[in-house]
Amino acid sequence: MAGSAEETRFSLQKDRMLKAAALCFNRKGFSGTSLKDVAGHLGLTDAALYYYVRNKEELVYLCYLRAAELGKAALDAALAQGGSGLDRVRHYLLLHAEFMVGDPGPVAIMSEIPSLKPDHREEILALSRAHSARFEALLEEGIADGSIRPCDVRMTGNALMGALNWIPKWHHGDAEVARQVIDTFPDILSSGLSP
Amino acid sequence: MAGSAEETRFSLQKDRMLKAAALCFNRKGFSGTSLKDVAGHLGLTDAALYYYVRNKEELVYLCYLRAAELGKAALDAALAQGGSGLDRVRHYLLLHAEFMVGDPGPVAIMSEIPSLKPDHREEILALSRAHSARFEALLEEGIADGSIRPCDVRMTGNALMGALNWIPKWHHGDAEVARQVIDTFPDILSSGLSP
DNA sequence: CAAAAATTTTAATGTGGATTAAAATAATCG
DNA sequence: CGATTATTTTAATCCACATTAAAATTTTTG
Repeated sequence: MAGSAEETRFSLQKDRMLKAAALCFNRKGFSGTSLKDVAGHLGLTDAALYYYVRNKEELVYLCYLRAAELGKAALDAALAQGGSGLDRVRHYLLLHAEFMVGDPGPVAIMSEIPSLKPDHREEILALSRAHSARFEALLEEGIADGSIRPCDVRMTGNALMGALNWIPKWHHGDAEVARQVIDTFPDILSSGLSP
Repeated sequence: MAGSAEETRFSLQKDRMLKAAALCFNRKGFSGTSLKDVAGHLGLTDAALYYYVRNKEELVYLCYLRAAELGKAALDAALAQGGSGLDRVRHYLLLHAEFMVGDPGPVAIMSEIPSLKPDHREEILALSRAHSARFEALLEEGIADGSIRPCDVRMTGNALMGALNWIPKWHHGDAEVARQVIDTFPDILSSGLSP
């Protein structure tokens, strides 16, 4: 139904682990969270995590990979949807806001890329750059079709992504707030784009 | 001229230290940066930092305090300026963007408040809350005077602050980019506020 | 220049936390 | 059930860092 691979016990536990890790990392940063912290959320011992992951670095890496996949999925869906450029931007903002506060659970903020091993870092950076580029291209489409006012798409993209990425800093799982985010964010962020 | 207290050698070095620390913390997080990292930027030994600060926690605390002061100063200046609510919001966004990328040097992102000691945490949180409240009040003034369209001021404030706070994640001191930020951000962020 | 104050370094200490290997427990399967 | 496989724990090891005290150096001052 929902997830990536088969629903084996292993992959289910691994998913739980990634969510717990994302929560901890968002709260206290990469170096600030111990494996004990993460394991505690799962009722396990720190050493048990090594059954699922080679080391701590791989844990962040997987969190970031998951975040990148969710972001890409949201953008894919928005692009597939059709409509004007602005329509699709709005749809993307909605989907992104939804998974930031919703069911997929804590999504890791990619704020500590320097902590990754060089090869992992390159991979995540490449995904991140590709995502930005696609989003900026979408903005340009909107400008071309007249639904979005001319603007610096790089800076506009940075501003919107920043607003979204910061959400976990003040949203702590409250369902009421989650609804507000979904209700208001797409509007707030896109209303400045109209010509 | 510029700074806080007298220009004694001590306070000058301490300022340099706080900027170096902010840079490191922004890059690698609180726990991720060692005192050796910070000291390295100053051509000093890690132990030397203890001459200026009681411990590592106080170092972040002072960084956050400095960030809060800069933010407050920007808001004060913007409020003093007069004009419609929207005008003052725009002015605040400009001032905030300016010090994020400009001369005051690296400003610490307040993203690891949990790392602070309880009393320091409360103090910083109080400052942060007060700042948000003042900004939201300004938004409400703008709504009242008709310069800003009705909106959820809490969420709007969160969105704008997020966009600003995220700047250090992708701005790494390039002067050209800095100019772009100052030129475009106030516009991008405020253009959605008009009725 | 000499003495006093300010600043920095050297050298030690201690602890938390990542990591590993071997042992123990739980789950699955014939 | 008994055996094989999957999962978790216990018990070490190791190291990077924060922190401290004492010594050395630099700066200031009279």
